[in-house]
Amino acid sequence: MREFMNLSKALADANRVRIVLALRGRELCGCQLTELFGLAPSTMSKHLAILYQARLVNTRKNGRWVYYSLPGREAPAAVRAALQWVKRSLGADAQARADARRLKQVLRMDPTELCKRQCRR
Amino acid sequence: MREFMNLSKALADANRVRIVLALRGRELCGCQLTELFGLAPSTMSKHLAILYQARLVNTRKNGRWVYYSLPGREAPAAVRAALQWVKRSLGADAQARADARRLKQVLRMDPTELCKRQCRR
DNA sequence: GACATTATTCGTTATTTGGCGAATAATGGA
DNA sequence: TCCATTATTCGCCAAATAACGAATAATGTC
Repeated sequence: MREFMNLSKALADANRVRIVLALRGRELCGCQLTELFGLAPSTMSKHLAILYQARLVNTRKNGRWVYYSLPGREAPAAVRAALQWVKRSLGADAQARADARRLKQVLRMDPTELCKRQCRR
Repeated sequence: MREFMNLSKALADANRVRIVLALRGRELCGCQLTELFGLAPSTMSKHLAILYQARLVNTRKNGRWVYYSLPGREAPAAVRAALQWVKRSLGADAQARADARRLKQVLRMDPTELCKRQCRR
């Protein structure tokens, strides 16, 4: 029950659900996610920590960057079931589509440009 | 997205998840659920309203009683997916089993006896 | 070593949430 | 009609949550 509640609470926030959807099929580093959703870095970090604690995302550290991705077959059954629920329910969601479009722009950005945007805040 | 968030927020509380699990295969009236979980009637009413708003439970009014049950095939796909997620993840959950045992006692209670217990609070 | 960049932790604030009791409906029986 | 019972609504309080900025770590570059 505790594990399930960790999952359901992690998915009870729209920003965290959007993060999960943005990670479909690719990994993204924290600064890209921060840029994508326009949140403060500290806020994004907290959301990612909650998702990580629920095992809904994996992390891979590479230099200064931490890359986040969705777990695959190796994940516990409960986690896989939760991710399936999200993907199936929101596969064609309008918000998710808009995020995907915006993500394309973010991915095209020069790292330096991205940094500048962060520093503006 | 809004509909999904209604569902995930409704399932982000342990008491509401337990209510859903208790309703597997039967309908229960509000006072039985109140007795089962030992919550104040007003608290239970609020939980049930949240579940109802998310379409996770149906209601049937009969005299003074309101009976709650899980929707079946007629429910929207998102609702069915959410219920499946709960049932599959927690089908054998320890807390759910304990609730089921306690529910047997509640169902054996005389309605009058049940009332007395309520009035004690 | 000094600096820039990414990420996290901490402290604060505003909002949401869950809980209760009192008051109010609504219904059925004496 | 009066009362008991079930359920809901309302107001209140405490706890949890989401957000931010400032401070701190960690890492790579000059």
